[in-house]
Amino acid sequence: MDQSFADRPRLGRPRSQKAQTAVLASALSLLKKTSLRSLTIEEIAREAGVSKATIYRWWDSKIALVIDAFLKTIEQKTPFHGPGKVMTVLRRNVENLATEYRGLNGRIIAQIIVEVRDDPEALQGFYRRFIRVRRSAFHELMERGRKSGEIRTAISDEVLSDLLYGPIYYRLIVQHGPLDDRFVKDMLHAFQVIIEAS
Amino acid sequence: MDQSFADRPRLGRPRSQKAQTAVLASALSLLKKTSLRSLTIEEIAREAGVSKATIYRWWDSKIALVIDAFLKTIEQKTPFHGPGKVMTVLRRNVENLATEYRGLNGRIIAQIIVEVRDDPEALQGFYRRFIRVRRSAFHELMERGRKSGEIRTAISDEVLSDLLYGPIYYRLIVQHGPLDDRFVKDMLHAFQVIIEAS
Amino acid sequence: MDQSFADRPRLGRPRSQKAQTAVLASALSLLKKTSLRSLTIEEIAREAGVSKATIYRWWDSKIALVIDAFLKTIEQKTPFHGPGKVMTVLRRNVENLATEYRGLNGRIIAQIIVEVRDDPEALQGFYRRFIRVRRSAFHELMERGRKSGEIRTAISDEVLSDLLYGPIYYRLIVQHGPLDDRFVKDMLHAFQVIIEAS
Amino acid sequence: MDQSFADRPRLGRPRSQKAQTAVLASALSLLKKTSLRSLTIEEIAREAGVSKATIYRWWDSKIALVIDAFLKTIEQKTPFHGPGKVMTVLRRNVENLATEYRGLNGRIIAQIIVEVRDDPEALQGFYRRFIRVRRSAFHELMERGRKSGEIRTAISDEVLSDLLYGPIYYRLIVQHGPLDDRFVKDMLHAFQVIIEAS
DNA sequence: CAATAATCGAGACGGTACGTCTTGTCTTCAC
DNA sequence: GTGAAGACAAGACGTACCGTCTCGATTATTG
Repeated sequence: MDQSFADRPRLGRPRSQKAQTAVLASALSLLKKTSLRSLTIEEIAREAGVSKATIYRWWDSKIALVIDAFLKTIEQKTPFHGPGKVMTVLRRNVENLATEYRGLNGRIIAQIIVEVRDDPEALQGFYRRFIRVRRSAFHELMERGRKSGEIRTAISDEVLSDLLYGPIYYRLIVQHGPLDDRFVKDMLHAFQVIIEAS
Repeated sequence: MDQSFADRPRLGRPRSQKAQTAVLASALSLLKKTSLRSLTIEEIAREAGVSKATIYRWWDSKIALVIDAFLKTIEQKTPFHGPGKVMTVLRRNVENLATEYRGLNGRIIAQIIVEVRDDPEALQGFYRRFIRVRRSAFHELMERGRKSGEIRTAISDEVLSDLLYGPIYYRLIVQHGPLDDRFVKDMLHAFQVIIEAS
Repeated sequence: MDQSFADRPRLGRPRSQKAQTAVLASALSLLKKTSLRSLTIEEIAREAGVSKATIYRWWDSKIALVIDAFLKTIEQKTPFHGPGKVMTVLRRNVENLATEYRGLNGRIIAQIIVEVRDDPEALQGFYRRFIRVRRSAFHELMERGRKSGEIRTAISDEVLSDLLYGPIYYRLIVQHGPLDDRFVKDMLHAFQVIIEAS
Repeated sequence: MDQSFADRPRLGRPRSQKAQTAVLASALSLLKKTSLRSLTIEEIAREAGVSKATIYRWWDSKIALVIDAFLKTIEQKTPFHGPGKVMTVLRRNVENLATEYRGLNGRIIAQIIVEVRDDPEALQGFYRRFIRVRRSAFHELMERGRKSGEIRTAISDEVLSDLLYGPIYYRLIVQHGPLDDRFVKDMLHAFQVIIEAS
């Protein structure tokens, strides 16, 4: 989506908020029924009562549109905040993540990750808007843990993040095992062992 | 590829080995230039000097063909064997894997994993021929480690496998960080901490 | 249409005669309802139950297809034959032409002429298959008339042809006056005056 | 163009003469480069620095705009006046016409005629402003010829006009032969034969 | 050694989505 | 009340692949 939307020059007919909303809603709604692969711009346009040109005017590609639609619905959920011990916050975060990813949103995010792979521009956008935000929140939490003495390992936050979330995304995408409570519990246990090791 | 190739009835003109080889070779060769997404059956057929019908006769889909082509080149490598301590074997395996995945094969395997996601049949085939083989070899190695006392953790082999390989595949697919020596070293260190914890 | 249809190499699936016929029929049928301008390839394909690709495979453009369709229906009417005096043959020919052009076919031919104007390729095809055929028949008739003494003018056949048919096409296209019997009669009379003048 | 321009109510912002002029100029200028068919309103607007809405406000269609633009440049030429014998005036007129039509203006007028065909409104406008004017001047000249005895034929002026100009427009539009001196000479000769025949 | 049967290549087929383009209308702000 | 700027719905454009099909030509095994 065009990022300079707000500060765009005021000339001409203003962008239709209705059309934009309808497009994003249609995209999400169709994603519930079909895969990202078989989702077509044509069908989104049809469903939204919008012309294809309007979609192409504001989004470069199907994947850009879907990232937009998906993140609009997920961005507000701020999972890294809250008081208490670091492991408590992390436990809640990972449990929520697993719950979320077991359902429809897991299917969608997995498809986005997969799709974004060979589209450098989309990958960039996805990283900026999704990955980076989460990593930076994770980083702050780790800082807190180091100060409080909960985290004693010398392993960098970058790698710690991959250690905790890597296995989850691995299962999400490759689907060789479930994202169930047992798995989450084991993962968190292993993570705790790691951060407490000097 | 049709698995009953060997015990197929002998009636009619026999399948052309040449055509099959040419198709697999063309697929691999094209994968070096383009992404799996933009690889088309039509182009493979053109490049291989083979008709589309011939391809469709022997493979269900583009992804089935590519899995076939890719695994043919990678199956012989048996990475989990060798004497010595479990961590030594694992270290060698993970280092080899990371080296391999930093290059062309990483690109291909990542694309296959991603593509296979919403094609249950292909997912099944990929799991049987790739994932399961590796997991079972990993399992044997863990058994050895438990007997020798190297591995003391109660965490199941399934989860251990995800703990070790999950972060690697995570970076391979999402591409938010490099698969470099530093990363591998940290991963292995963390893994050792886990398996040694009672 | 591809002119080497008959002597095309025999490889591959043979061209579907049914599809070709359906396309031409649909084109003609739609031309009865709409103008050539608002006739679309898409609608022809839909009506004929044929894919757009099939149409584009065999015809370069809408106008090439329409010329093909129109001439298929009009080519058999060979108006320049017959015994008797030259003026008698011509009279019959011009009367038939005017009758024809007063109706649907006049509308179509006028549109073709108009459309063909800035498409050199189509113009070429139209000239070869329509204009040239008629001019050559006209030329033969004039030869006969000169031998029999009916035609005494020194004006070339080329110009004579334009003198006779020019006014008809002029009215057909510009539509400033009707192609009625009175007009035809006057035209023929004038033509007779010209050819008899030494 | 709106004919009540002069006596339009004076309310509101006055119509921009500049915009109108720019539109007509752009249309003519573009017609020199492209065909009328591929000329688009959008391009005219762009070239003229005018919005599409402004064009649609003042002209019904592309063809109305082009007729306006073209006739503005050609209307002043009054070709049927002058003293002397009728055939002399006609000869000069036809020669001028042929010269004119061999060039850019011929290309434009042919395209207009052809385009105007299935647009009754445009046809009407074109007829009133172009055809009728010429025909009425031709009619006056014929009257003079009949009085002076130069014209003895009983053929109506309407038909005479088509006899003389039909072949020229025929060649102009169908382009099967050149509008060269030889052709003009032959045409005039034939015409003379006709008008002198009782 | 002919008949049978499955293969091969070539390439046409109906279908569908692509991303672009033009049309004519509409909406806002500036003059 | 015009004007430009430009967004909008509609829908055709010509292209590219899809997966299926129909052909004539091959190439083995079977009877």
